[in-house]
Amino acid sequence: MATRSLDALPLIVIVGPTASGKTALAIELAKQYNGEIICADSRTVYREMNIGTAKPTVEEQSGVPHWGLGLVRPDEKFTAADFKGYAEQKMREIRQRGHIPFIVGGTGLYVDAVVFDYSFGEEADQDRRAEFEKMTLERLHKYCTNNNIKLPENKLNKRYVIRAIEQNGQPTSRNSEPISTSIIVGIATDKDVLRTRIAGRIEQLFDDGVVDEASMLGKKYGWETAAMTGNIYPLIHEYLEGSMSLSELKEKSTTVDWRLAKRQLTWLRRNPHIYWASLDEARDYLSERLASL
RNA sequence: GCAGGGGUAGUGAAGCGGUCAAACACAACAGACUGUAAAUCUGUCGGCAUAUGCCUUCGCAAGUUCGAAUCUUGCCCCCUGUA
Repeated sequence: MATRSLDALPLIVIVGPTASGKTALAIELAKQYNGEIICADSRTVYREMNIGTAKPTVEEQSGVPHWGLGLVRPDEKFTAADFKGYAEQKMREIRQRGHIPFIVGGTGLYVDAVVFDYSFGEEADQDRRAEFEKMTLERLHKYCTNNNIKLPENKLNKRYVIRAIEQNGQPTSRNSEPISTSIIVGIATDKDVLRTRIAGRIEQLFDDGVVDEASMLGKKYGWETAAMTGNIYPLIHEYLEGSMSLSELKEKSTTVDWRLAKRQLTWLRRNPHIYWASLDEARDYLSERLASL
């Protein structure tokens, strides 16, 4: 096959809030149309974090190749830039096999990094960052003025100010249009339905043994790693220390997941290139597009 | 029954005569966000109104006071101790 036709293979992008059902839909379609799935999820990249991140099991993957799962240890660093590089590599490989890449996930930044071809600034120097973290916001602002560094949009967010300093005013860029071969679908879910689904999934996680998994991870890697900051892990930590009951834990986990879903939707909403559809509509729409290739 | 503590906005919880529509936390809602993104940050949050504006609130009722969430009395609930 010529390179041109390989590039012409579409990139299917399925986004949506947590528990919207995007993963199951992607698997179904990928199976049917020779797809391979790249998970754009900042938590499932970690190994050993299976239950708590609702990582699809081998059975659930049902023969469809999945990429981006278990890439690093929970105590290792993984960034959006890492994801972008990884995903682009995988997309090439998948297309070389004549298959269709599906990017599926709830981490909007990861998805956009690929879809809008972000160019990232300089990687952070950890020692230097630690120094900046000791400073107050006020001092950081002063540092920026003194060094002629433009403050970020959200200048009250210390992390962003530090990042601006690290990038030293270097401009970053992104395309205004999604890469040409992409078909982006967002799973639109009624709020009440989504809430119910989230509560149901939390229940499932506990049945599957998240507490044991989290306990093991906490012992092995500590509770402070970036990987363990994900919503339910800190809660399980508190529970294990006896500061809340199991029912309280489940309730708070649901709340925290709901808040995640809200933030995900806020991110996605500003992308005008998303075709929003219910799960069924999305299936029909994508089937049609894929069948006509 | 007696002694003591308490009932404050969706929840928890400050306030204990004026500067109180009432701190703070959580939830809720909206938003920002390119190398931590399941992270981090911002705004709103009694009602109405674009506004330094009006209206209705601090268990219920009646008082004291120029003025009460804050003091008094009665009533209704709750918790702790004790008969």
